[in-house]
Amino acid sequence: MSDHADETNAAEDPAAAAGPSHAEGKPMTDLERIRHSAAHILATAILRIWPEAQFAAGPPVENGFYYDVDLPHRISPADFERIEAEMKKETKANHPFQRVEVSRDEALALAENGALASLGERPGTPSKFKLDIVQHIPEGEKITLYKNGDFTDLCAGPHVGRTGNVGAFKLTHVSSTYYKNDEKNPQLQRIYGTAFKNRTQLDEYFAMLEEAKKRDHRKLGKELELFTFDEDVGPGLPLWLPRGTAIIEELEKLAKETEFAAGYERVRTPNLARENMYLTSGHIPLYADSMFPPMELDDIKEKRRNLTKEYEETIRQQSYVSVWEARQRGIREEDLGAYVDFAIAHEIKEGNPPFELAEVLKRQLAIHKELSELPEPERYYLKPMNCPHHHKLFGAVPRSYRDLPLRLAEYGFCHRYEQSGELQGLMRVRSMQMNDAHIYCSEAQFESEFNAVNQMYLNYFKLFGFSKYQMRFSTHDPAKLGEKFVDNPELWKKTEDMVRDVLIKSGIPYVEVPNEAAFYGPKIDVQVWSAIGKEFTIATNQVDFAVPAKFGLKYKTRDNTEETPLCIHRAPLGTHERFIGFLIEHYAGNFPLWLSPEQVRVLPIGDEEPLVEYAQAVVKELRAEGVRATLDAGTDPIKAKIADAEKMKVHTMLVVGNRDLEAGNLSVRVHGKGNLGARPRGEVVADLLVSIKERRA
RNA sequence: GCCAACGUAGCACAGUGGUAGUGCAGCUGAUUCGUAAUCAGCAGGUCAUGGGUUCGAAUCCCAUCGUUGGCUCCA
Repeated sequence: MSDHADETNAAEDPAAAAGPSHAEGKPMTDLERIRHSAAHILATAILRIWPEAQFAAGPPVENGFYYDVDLPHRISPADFERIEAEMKKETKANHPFQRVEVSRDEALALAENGALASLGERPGTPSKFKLDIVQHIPEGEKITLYKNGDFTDLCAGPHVGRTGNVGAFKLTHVSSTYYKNDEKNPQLQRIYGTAFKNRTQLDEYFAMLEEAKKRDHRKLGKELELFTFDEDVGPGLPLWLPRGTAIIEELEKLAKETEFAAGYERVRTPNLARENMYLTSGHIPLYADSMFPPMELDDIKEKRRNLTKEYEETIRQQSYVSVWEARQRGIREEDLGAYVDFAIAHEIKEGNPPFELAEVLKRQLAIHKELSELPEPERYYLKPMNCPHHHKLFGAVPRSYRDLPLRLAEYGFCHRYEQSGELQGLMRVRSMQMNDAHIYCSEAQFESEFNAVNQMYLNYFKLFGFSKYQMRFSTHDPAKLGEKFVDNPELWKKTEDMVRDVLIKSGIPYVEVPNEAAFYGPKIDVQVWSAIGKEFTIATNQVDFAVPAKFGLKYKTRDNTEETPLCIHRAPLGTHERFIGFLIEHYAGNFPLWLSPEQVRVLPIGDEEPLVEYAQAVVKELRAEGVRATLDAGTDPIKAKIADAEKMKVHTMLVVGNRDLEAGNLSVRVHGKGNLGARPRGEVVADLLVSIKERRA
């Protein structure tokens, strides 16, 4: 079943091809077999409750399985208990999974009789999706059914031996999907669940999910007062609180230092630009769906509106006059419409309209002329990317090969109109600050520039301790040239070959995915995995062979000819929004000292004057060195002050009591490590400064 | 954008047709303390918004906005 479905999908749908491994002919793992079998058991259970259910595909997926079902009843989590009880009966019964090979005709006949993904024949109601799937199985390929108890499904398998081998399962959520992911197809309910060999593993999985919830950047962001969203500001538009801003500024400092050392130059550009620039860049034809609608500067808006209204009025009058005219000529009522359309066209053509109509038409013509002569309103768009602005900067000064590679860097603010359903905390937002830079270089320089960028990623990953990452090399789909990708097949091929060569030579592990390139060229997305196994595309590195030419960018070569530069778009730290979202989950909010929003909090034991003065002096000294240090001068007992600081995950707490005051010490307590004991003030301060400077983990 | 669920004080939650509650945070006062929570008092809500049903709505219905989980899309 699902496997056939996936195979038919795979040819036209890259997402399916990139999906579960079995779709690419790799054998299923044991766990995948269990989950795939659980999908059949789910279908069995649903059919016992709703015999009219029609099933489409039910593969194992990363954390479980699903089955897509068409059913008038809307399944909700409230139904899960009932369905699970039926599933339990099926696993208790411990039916064998029987594989049956059938001919194409037999499979078609069964599907026609409604006997596929079914508990038996359902005369008059064919198994419509299974029928479609059978019809798409390539000629010559074996067609198999799998049966468990009364349930028979079209399925390539494999399965576990008996239903009882699915040791533990649980339904998790319902969502919707289109059959074969195509919105022209019927919408199906997708029932998700997970399954394991035994109860212990299932419990462990849910315990892991609970842990993951505690690390969720949305939860921690709220608790640690890093950022907030506000309905009045708008969805997907994060507001950075001071603590979150501290992290942003540390990252910018890191990027600026790194890029400066690597020969980048910093630039600044505004957040919007005129329509014309985005027509040139190709954003409006190819990327407009992801852009905020334009702002129109229109000082003759009133005039335009009035003229338009008047124009519409003449159209009404015109048909009114024509109808009157037609009646005069005795045209039958039912033919009026056709006559009027014809007559107007004819009489205008003949240059001989009746007087009243002539007047109306004359006026209409005049208004039309006036309208068309009005200047178009000026349109400004919020920038979705920094590249066009940077191209303008490249073009602002005559360039020679001596200027290349020219690396223009900017932490630019970009705005993209992401679909409302896509927004997710900081991970998908509509306003983002990008660690952007554009490297303009010659073809000969491409390889070394590209490798230098890759090296920069790897250094960052080491600094943050990202151990699991992968490069995704995204290429274009020739079928979508001119629609999703700039229409220049030769350059696509040339550039993609060039990038592939460099990737292979550099030895960095990568996977290639078709149809996911940027509209202007192939790209390499860098995927990283958080400590709890969540995967994100965090950084990107794209080659642009198209847009510099559209902007007419040129440089003088050594032999005094003109060349168009290549452009590498790169953002190793991605956007602040997603990167910090990821860091929050990666560190579970326990940031290393250098990134910590509140690096040091000094906690006097009590509020006696000399103690507080000592504490204040320590804070002042640290702040003078740029350390984010604060003082808790309240009257709470020290235990309460510590609890407060620990709750906010303050990195280092410096407890000062009379003992410390007398000895000139600071008692150091580090979040997550507890009390580390008292040491001389100077030593403690020096250590803090070194740790921050070296960005120690 | 589509499907579904959800929206009660700053936060976490209780309240399913009959007077809006609890804990933490906040404020005020007392407490002067050595490594994760001292005590007491006070204040805080148009129950997301707008309509409807009802004698009566946080509770039932509709719409809108937002959030969450998926689909599609992406840094």
